[in-house]
Amino acid sequence: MAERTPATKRTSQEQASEEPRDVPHALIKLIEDEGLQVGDRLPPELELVRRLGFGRSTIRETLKTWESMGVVSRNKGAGTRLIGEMSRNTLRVALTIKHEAESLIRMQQVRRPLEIEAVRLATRLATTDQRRVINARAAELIAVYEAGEDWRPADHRFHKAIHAATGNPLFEQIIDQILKCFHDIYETPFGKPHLGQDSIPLHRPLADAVIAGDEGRAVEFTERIIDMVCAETLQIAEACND
Amino acid sequence: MAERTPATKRTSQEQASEEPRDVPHALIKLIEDEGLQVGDRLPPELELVRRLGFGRSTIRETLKTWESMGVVSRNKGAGTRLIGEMSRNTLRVALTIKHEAESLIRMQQVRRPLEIEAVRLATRLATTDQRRVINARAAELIAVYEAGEDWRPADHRFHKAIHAATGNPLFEQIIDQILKCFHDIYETPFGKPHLGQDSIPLHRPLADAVIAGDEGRAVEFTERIIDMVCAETLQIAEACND
DNA sequence: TTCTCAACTTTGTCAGACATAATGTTTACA
DNA sequence: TGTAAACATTATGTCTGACAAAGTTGAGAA
Repeated sequence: MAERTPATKRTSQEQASEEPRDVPHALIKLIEDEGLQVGDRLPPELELVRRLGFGRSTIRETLKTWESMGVVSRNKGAGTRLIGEMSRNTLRVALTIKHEAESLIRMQQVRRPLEIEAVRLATRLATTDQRRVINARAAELIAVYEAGEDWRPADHRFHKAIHAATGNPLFEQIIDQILKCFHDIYETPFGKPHLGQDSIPLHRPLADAVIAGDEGRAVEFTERIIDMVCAETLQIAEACND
Repeated sequence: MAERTPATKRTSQEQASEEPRDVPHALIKLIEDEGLQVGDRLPPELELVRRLGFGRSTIRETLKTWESMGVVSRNKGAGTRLIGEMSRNTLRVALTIKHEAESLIRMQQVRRPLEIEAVRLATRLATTDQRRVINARAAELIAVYEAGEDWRPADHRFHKAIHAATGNPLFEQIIDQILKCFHDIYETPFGKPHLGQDSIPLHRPLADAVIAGDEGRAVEFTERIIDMVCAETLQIAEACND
């Protein structure tokens, strides 16, 4: 992904260890050495230039790539923050999704079994703390919903709590990426902000079932929720093909 | 992913159409206008600078990201080639997977519901032709297996035929990426080539069930196949943690 | 014809400058 | 004193120009 022999100068204190001389590895080493966690801020670019010994554009190319992979988020004035895990042994793969009305349906079709399996695992494996968090998130979601405010962030946090309880970060990653992609396509052109509105009340009994460890009911509610979203998506896609 | 107001100059011939002024869109437009196909070469960076009206580093950041997503390949002296589809309506998302023994289990855990849903959809939706292909692939797989040869390519083709029958390319894409990632981790360090060997005979009745449209039996065989692979994976991962 | 070598092309890297947006701080006013 | 506007600071976004490095191409010699 990067070149082997970029740097012409080096701080001359650590050339003994055989580290590959490319920006990604240097960045990962810095993150590990510094003990940076998800949510922490990376040093500003100019400091990275100084400390890593690469040019600014070279470092920026890597950071931009990481941003597109959802590893960091970058903002003018605010800096670069870690928003995903990135360690020495992280592999990166990419999917392509066609940007069409039909893709909306396809994405939900893929999301469906993943979300159901996530709920199944969460019901079975969640710790007491995780069940408590799920309960709190559900209460928050219902409260926001009944107040008539924008419930989508709360909805996202609720599902995230369930994904976390599976103990398998891949579920959250894949579903998150699918949803991100979905909203990229959905929100801008079609402008309908309230997809899945009617499914929100179902989240309370879903949370209860997960907390109680009732796998059958948890799966059932998840299916009903996703199917409602699927139905609405189908409707929108059909309306698009007129 | 990109900024809105980058270019200070413009060729002044096409500012009427409301195209978003960012590098990815400009590049995609160029690819479509030029009719570039997979395998073709993109214009050199300096020509892109001239034609798109962005700075070289800005364009490079996008091309580098595309390279990491497998859309283009770049080589000194040789230029940039399209190696994956990228059109106006192609979105790309990336996943990061940790390179650990435990990841092997996690990947199978995610693959499981996807593969089951894919079989379910294929059983329901496959055309006559697609059922014929599935049958042929199953016969091929069994033949290769009984001949004692390397059955993995045939296995891959068989599952691909099922994914194709779902009518949703996302299944194939995601599962393929997961498997690719899996083998990246699995083959090299652990060197066990025959994961899932015992599950091959089950593929014949699975194919029959799909072709007959028997959803219940198709799902059942899929579960048995994946669970065998999961069990073997678990065994390997545990052996690794000694 | 085939091999070698030089010239060319193209990407990789670095440096410096300014633009832009978010944040932090101070000051002025009620 | 509390709040809000104005300013200064910080950090990323972009552009330009220059050189390095590696692959490609073509001309000339054996």
